[in-house]
Amino acid sequence: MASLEVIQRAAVRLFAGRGFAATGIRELSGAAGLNSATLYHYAGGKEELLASIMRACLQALLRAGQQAVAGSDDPPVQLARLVRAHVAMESANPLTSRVTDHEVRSLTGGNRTEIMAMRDAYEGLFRDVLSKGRANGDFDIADLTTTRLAIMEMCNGVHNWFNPNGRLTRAALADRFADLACRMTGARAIGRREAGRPVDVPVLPSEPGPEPEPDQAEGDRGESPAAV
Amino acid sequence: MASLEVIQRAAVRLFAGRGFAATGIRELSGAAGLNSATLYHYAGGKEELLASIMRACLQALLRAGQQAVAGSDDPPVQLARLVRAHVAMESANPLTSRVTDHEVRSLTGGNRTEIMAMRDAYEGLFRDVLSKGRANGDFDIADLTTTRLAIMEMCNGVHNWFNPNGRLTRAALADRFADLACRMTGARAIGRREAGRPVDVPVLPSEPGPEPEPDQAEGDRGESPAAV
Amino acid sequence: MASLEVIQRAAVRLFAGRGFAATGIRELSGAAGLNSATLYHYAGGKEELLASIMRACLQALLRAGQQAVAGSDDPPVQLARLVRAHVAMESANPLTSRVTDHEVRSLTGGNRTEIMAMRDAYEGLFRDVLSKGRANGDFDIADLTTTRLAIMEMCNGVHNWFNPNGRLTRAALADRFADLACRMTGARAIGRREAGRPVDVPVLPSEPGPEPEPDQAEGDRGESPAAV
Amino acid sequence: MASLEVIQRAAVRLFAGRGFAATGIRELSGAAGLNSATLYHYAGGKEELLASIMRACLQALLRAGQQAVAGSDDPPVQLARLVRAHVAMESANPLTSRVTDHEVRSLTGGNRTEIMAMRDAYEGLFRDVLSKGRANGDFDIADLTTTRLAIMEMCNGVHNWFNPNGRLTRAALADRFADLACRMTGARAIGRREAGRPVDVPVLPSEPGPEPEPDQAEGDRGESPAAV
DNA sequence: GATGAATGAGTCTTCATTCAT
DNA sequence: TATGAATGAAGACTCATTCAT
Repeated sequence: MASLEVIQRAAVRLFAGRGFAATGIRELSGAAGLNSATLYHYAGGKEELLASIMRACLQALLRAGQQAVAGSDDPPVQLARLVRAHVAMESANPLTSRVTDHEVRSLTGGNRTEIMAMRDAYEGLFRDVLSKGRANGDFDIADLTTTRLAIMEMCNGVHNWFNPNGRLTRAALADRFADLACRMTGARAIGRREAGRPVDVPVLPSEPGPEPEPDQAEGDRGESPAAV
Repeated sequence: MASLEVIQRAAVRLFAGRGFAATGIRELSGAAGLNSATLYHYAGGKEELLASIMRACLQALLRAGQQAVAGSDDPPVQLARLVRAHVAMESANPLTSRVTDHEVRSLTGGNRTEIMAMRDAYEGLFRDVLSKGRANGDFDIADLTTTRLAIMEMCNGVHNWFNPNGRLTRAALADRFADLACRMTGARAIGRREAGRPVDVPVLPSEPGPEPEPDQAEGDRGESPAAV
Repeated sequence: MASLEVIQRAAVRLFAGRGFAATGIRELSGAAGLNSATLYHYAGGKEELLASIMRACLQALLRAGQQAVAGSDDPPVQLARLVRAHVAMESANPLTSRVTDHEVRSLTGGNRTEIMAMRDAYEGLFRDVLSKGRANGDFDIADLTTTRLAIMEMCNGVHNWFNPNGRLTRAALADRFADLACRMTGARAIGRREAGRPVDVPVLPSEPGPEPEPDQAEGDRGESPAAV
Repeated sequence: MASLEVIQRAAVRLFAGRGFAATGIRELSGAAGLNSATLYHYAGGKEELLASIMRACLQALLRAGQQAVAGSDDPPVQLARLVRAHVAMESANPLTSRVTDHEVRSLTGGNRTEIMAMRDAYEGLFRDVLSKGRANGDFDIADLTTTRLAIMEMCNGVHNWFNPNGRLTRAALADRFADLACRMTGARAIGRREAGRPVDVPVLPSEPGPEPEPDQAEGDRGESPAAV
């Protein structure tokens, strides 16, 4: 209920919809039920607001990625867990993810540097896993960079079309993407069982969502809130 | 050298860099070396300018996609050709493609409807090929929609990172992506030979590119202008 | 001293002088001693500003007209009182009246509809009085509509030439016009005595006037602030 | 069919509708079916165009007024003829009259001086007639200026409401106004017979009118094109 | 005679932000 | 903590006009 979170929620909804540059500070404060000057008190300005949202998103993503990788030493398993975690983040926070992915260019100076560094660190996780797995012979990859980028863009795409009330559950979606990633790398299929307990992924305070649904990535059998 | 093309080129460069909303009409006309009123004379306004760019891009993409599909009756071959054509378009027109992909939300009214319809028609090509190939037994696909979206996002990602002066040629890139798509669908690999003569893909008049390089998708041996 | 009134005053002066369309928002805010953005804060925009001025003017006019009619049941007396009230309004607020009379065409949508409805309601007062008086035999009128329009245009004309520092007082002017209206309708002359206490007419907050002179329609002996 | 007249016709229609300042040169040339540069060739610019329209209108009005006055030495007859002529001009050229009456303020420099001088000359006709008639004892007028202005505003009002397809013919309208003017001045009634042959009044080339109807002020018995 | 191109100055309006209260 | 007031700069767009063709 804290004001900053109310603001962030409104901001994410609007930034995801119209884009950062096309969103006015008055629309924003209006949507949050505040005076525009009050917004400055809590959020410190339009760009600071964006940066705080992206920072939190990337922190959570990075943390989830690190946990995913830490759960195993086997590159195929690591990759499957990494992809599952990423899809879980995207599907739990589609709007925040979209903003984080699209609006790096709207940051300036230190904010931009900082955010890009986090993004690069996250990408490093994929690079390392793929690289090690190819060296191991676990993966059959013609070009490392191309494959890494293809996998990442595929995963990032989720926030463009994911519908929390859609046909597939978030867990099923993660299954599908893990499988695709294994195929792309020529790895053996890593099923949900072999991947182990999924990484814990938060619903960010900035994510508007009708109801702040608890993470359901684990143990759900596909009957209820569906995706795609 | 026609004025409209000069304007479109400047527009694509700026729209791709800062986004449509963050680009001022004065920056735009300045970059095109024109008075801002002259820009209106030729381009009819900011949104009209964007729409004309996107329209041309999607027309070319749709045409390329239709040619790709028309070249064979075999779904795996069709898919490989479709992906190759898409990657060719993206790599020949990375900035225009980025704008076309990102700025649908900046359109209003009839422009938006029109552009979305073209985009949907293009997506239909992928849907049809995947669907037929799965029915045929050519593809091993768990969920059609997810796979289709994954492939398309992966391909669309190219405009986010492709560097015309990079390591891989555009043709090599197309090879890599065709292979990835085959793997994702569980199809047999369709090499460059089997895919046949690649679809002709234009460098759009709106694409700024350092040099308006002729299309090299075919018959290139990978040594010169490199990608990624 | 409230800012909106300062703005309205400047607006009326300029709109009356150059017309609404020919008056720039920068001239306007300059004349009011404000930044142009501040003008929007208070007045909500150029057309809204115009509408607020006209609304207030027509409200006062309508109210004065209703009081005039309510003061008697005798059509000649009602007409004389109506004309006196109208002339009083015009002479107390010549600039505001001019704007209100001339700029209906500059309004759009709901503002226009609203203002036209008020103007029609006011005209109805004249129509009813003339119609009843003719039926009574109090008036000798060949064509009702023509006579009504002639009287109203004659009265509206006051704002085109009235000079608060001129030769005639506002009260004397009202005498003259009441007499003319009686003649035009073939009614017996209704002197100031028979017409009774004149209707109270405000100097509108939008009226610039050198000095915000109190209404002197009653009991003035003609020596001081003169008209025409 | 001459181009200048086509332009003037379009201009009068637009100026009467939206006002001079609110009418763009491109709307104007568009309505005339010309390129905007061509308009400059024929009309010499926006203000020149307005001035030429007003000049012609005031010339015709002045000429008609002079003829009216010249037709008799009897002030009541002169007044009746003057009013008839004025109403005839207004009803034959309502749009041009409106423009001429409203847009003096849009002129600058020499154009303004010239037009105002013509208007003043025309007003002088009324002033002289009223003044002489009052000295004669033909008129019963309390205040010369007031009465003159009232009569003139009443007559000018015609262009605000006259409808060529309305209920009254133009001749009947002239009758009504002549009668009203006689009443206002306390003169004996001057019927159509006594007033004699009405002054010839042109339909100006600038007047748009559905059909360039010939002047019907004389001898028409009210059956066909009706007014008010 | 007629026009497309071109422009500098202008249009109204909204921007993100600050600050006194 | 919260906000109405205030603003300089910028937003997209239109203006009347000129001129080479």
